[in-house]
Amino acid sequence: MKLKSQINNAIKDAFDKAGIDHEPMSVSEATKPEFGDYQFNGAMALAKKLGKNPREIANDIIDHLELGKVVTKAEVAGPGFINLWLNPLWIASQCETAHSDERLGVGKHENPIKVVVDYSGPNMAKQMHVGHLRSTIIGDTLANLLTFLGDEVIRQNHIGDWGTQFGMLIAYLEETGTDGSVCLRDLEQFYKDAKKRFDEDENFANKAREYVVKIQSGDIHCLNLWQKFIDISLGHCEDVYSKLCVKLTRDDVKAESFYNEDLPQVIEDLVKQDLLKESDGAQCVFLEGEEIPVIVQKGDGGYLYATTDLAALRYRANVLGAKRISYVVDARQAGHFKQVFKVAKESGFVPKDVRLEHVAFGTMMDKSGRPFKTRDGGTVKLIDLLDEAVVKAKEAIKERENYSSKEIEEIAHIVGIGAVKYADLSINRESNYIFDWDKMLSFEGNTSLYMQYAYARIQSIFRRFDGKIKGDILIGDMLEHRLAVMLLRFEDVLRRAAEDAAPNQITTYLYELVTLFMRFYEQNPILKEGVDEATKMSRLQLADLTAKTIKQGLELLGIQVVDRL
RNA sequence: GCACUCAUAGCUCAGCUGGAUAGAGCAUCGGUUUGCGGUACCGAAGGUCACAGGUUCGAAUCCUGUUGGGUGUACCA
Repeated sequence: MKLKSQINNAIKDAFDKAGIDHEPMSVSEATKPEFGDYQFNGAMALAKKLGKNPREIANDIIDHLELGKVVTKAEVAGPGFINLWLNPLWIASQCETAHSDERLGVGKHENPIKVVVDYSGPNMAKQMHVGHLRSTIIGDTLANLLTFLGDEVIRQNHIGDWGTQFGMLIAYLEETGTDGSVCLRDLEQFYKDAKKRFDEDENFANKAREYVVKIQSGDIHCLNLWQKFIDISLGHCEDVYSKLCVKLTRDDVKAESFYNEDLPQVIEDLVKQDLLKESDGAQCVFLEGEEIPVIVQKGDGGYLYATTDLAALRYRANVLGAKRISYVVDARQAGHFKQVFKVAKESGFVPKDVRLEHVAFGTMMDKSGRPFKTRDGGTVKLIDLLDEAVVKAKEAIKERENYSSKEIEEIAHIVGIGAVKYADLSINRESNYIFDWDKMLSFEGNTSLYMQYAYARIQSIFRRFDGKIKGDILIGDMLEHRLAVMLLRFEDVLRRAAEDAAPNQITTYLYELVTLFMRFYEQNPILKEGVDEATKMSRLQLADLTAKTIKQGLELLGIQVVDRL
């Protein structure tokens, strides 16, 4: 449920009744439990406009505030804060509603839109490396989240399948004469070998360049080889996606080469708009206030990154009909996107009302704060990192229970991958992120393990209980009250996280929820002797709703839970 | 050089449209237990929010400048 807007409605109502002709600002969560559940700080802001003192205004609002159903108590504090307490009976009934609902009471957008989320985008010439991790999981989370909230999400995996390097690879494929599937098993090595030949042998390099031309001119033999290469390489990516529990499939692939045919048209249309200028032999768009132009066609006639992106943008806006297009790409490309978005809007390729956003993220660093590399300075393959995560997870959990060997494989996978993803998603995406195995695989603090542990602990309550839950939710003490309010905040949190494309808002919420639940559970026994039936039933429901919220929250992040841990 | 971005506790990070005494976790120190899963919970200590101005009733948050780090800077993607 949209908790905040319910309270805002009450305030708005009081404004109207008090004759205050202003749109009230939104309430916010109370900063401390002593200050109630929510607070309204708008009285101070209005003081100057209305020429009254803020406490007077606050009192005026309170006098006209309808107390009872939703808000049960309101107090003016300090210079003019209004502290609001929610009605425990109402909270309880709302939790019951959420508990009986598959979606936990989370509504869908009233006006759903089509959203394109562009993420992952691996290069087909190489294996996926750690540099692809953040884009892949942040993008997947955003896609999951918007889908859950009712938007029509179109995932787009803009794979790099075109360019000079493919000429090199195909030339090497020809030269070695080996069957593609064998020699491509280790794509990374194959690329390195080909690159070495390219750098060392002039004849080979020329041949590689010839192949580029051949592919581009549609030579059947070369295209077949190229296609085979892409298929195998994409297969590698799919292994990673499946291991990562990311929902990208082949249907979501819309490769760079898909836009090839449209590129001349892009140039032509820019000419029609009178946006193009030649500069040093290249075709450029000069934007106002920008130091450097956007080059859309090279001196030799070739097209660039920007050209393809323009083609992709207009395809997404006009053919797919997206109203929001989100690029989940490294922050270093901020300049590029700023310019390309500008050109897209100015040229009319993308209508003005379409929201174009660069969902930027920082670089992954090692524990000492340097860019994440292998010992010898190479890039870390993503698949190796994920395998290591599973091995480490096994180490972390093996002492806990008597797992069968099959169980431990499954659980270690869920725990290990979850740890890697959660650690990444739980920090503000824009800052650089320090990758630390020990921290992410800890049961303590804001980690996936702590969440999964809390979830498993609640499941164990239900294994012991083994009955049927009935009766009402009763809010008895302060911690129950706070837990219930926290549970009801779920939708507000998801909506804001979706709006800001900020997964860490979800993890922060989950961590607060779990912490609160642990405290509640410590203090409020459920199955112990002496707990009366009605209280037990009520607390079981709160526990169950908590578990379901954890599960749903983690699911949006692409992280699974286990019943035993 | 110019542009963008960041700077919060020893470390890793929260901090939403400006709001009350700036919050967590780790690490440190102390406490809770015949334990519904103690890898839990409670508490203590720890901050000039880089620095200096400004706007405001009110600034970690907005503006300007300074310092320090990162990134980008026309025919790669």
